[in-house]
Amino acid sequence: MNIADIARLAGVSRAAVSRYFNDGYISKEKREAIRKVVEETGYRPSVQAQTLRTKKTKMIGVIVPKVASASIGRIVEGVLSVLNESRYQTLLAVTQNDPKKELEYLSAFHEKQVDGVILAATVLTPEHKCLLKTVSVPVVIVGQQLSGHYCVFHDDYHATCSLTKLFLENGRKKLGYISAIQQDQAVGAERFRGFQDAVCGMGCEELMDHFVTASFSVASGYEKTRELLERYRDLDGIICATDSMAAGCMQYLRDHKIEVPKQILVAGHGDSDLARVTTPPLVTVHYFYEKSGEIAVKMLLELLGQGKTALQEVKLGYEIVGLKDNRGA
Amino acid sequence: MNIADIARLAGVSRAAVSRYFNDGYISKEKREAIRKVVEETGYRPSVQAQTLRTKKTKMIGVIVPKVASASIGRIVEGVLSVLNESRYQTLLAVTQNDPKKELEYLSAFHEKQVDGVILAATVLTPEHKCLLKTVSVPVVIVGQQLSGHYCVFHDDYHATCSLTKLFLENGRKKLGYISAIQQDQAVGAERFRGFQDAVCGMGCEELMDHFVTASFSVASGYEKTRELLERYRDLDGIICATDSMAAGCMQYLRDHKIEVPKQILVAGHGDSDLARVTTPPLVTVHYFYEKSGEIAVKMLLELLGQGKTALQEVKLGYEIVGLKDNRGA
DNA sequence: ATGCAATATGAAATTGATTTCATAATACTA
DNA sequence: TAGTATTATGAAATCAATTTCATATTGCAT
Repeated sequence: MNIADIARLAGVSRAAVSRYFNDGYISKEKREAIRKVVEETGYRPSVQAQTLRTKKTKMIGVIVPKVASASIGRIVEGVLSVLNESRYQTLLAVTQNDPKKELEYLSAFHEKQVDGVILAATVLTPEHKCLLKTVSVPVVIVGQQLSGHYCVFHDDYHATCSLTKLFLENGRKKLGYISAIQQDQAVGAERFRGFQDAVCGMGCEELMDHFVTASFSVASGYEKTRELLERYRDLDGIICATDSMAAGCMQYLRDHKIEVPKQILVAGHGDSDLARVTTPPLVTVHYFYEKSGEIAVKMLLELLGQGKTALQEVKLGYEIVGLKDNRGA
Repeated sequence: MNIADIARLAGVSRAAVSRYFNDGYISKEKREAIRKVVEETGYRPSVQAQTLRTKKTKMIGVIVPKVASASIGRIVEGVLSVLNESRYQTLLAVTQNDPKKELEYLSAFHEKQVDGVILAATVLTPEHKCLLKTVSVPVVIVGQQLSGHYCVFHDDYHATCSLTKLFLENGRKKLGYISAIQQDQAVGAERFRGFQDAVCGMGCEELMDHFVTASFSVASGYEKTRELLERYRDLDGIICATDSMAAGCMQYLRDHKIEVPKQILVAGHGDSDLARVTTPPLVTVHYFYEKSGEIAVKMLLELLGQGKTALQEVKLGYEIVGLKDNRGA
């Protein structure tokens, strides 16, 4: 069943049938005749033929580092909830945290087949920036700020800053920090910078190098807590860049009979389920992950609709969970 | 840049260029001439034109109930790891646990644009089965058994059966069960049947109705634990259909100063991060989620390659974590 | 020298839509 | 009554590939 068959059955030209589906000039009678034939046959225009002719694939490429992660999962959930309601479909690529794959997919997507891209990057190398300039379809970056590009991100810096100050104001003066890799701008660099600026701002410069770097897992949080405590004894507070690390930290402290929060207070970031099921629950930071995914897609759809709109860089707030926060988000 | 341009530059026909990319008859000299032009121009054939002509989209549809869930996230991770290495791309649809949307996507995918489908269903209604019969592309179901269809699933029944027997053998004779909805064949019905058969097999028929039903969240696990304990006092063991529920259960017990495992031993299913960070860690069941995703895709790719192969229904084993299991998986 | 298979080649048809262009029919203005 | 808009219409070109078919060339056996 193709457009020619429908045209023949309805006694009109192929162009008329095309117009029927695309709101062109068409008389009442022909419209009705076509409607009837379409109804009877259950005809649907071929997406591939439309794509070939119009150069619009009606697909959005979504590039994420992984999917079995609480924060990214929630971003993807937000992205898809909006995309589901639109006329676009979702092409998903997982990079397994490999920046090379990120570039690969970005150019693969752009060369061929998507109308726009949502990029949940972790690391933004110079090559990324270079490639982003050459990509011919709109790209919205989520989770990282990149000046000069459409992006939706979280206020990682001020979140960790507030969190650290709250720890200090709470009388925790001997803090340690478990960081993510610095290449990850948001989770690694920004949060750590928040920690450093907060301790400096409160006159505790000696804490600036009280940190170790872990990877994104519970097990790594466990190991790095050991390392942190071996290097800096007598800590009374540990702030971790993610909830997974913080959960690993809690495990270590439990195994070594260190009381939480009496001896050491522990915080993470992300407000994941993990944070709520440890004993005691973690202090953590809530970010609006689903929301950021939704906003990113809406931004992209707008770009696809009316073409260029004003450049937007959206920063979302945060909420500290489990400790009273006396400064605003 | 299209195939005609390349043909002209290389001094051959369009057919020759097409053969160059598709391993047809072609002489050394022409092959070399084309290779050179392709190299210089960076020409890539248009996917949409190929699709229109060949009716192969090189895309696999993946339908999942949600993505921000530990178990499903891991399945998707497995699915994508294999798909990434293949020449297929991934079209993702999230149904938000709405069986109607599941049907919608299934027929949308089949009508238009994918070469095959991976379906991570939760509920398989008669309509599902009916639609699955009519779908013209191969479908592999993951996470649920459906006789007569390609599927990869977990041995939920025997897992919960073993787990329950271990509880009983451990001297926990007053068990309660927190179930998922029965419509979810694997997580709801099968696991609960495992529980019931185990208690019956061990002569504890009175436990058969010691259960409540929760939804898939920590909060629901918390609430339903209250309900379970109000209804059946003096329990010494609680088995939950998922780790999230079990984590909620642990929270409730902690809040009500009930000692775990001294007074009540708690188990979940899924071997998620959650299970390892509670105090004490949950007893749980490890399923091979990534593996099931990988196998499902491999099966699908095989179907797409050599056409019909023998029907396969693959059941994967399990491992009990946190309690010694003296029977095989 | 002839016949036959194997290897190469390109012209043209095909896939299924959209879109341009020319033109027909009608309504409205001067 | 002629001249101009406006509304409808379909023929044909276009998008960018694959594939069929007819044919050309070569090698080899008879």
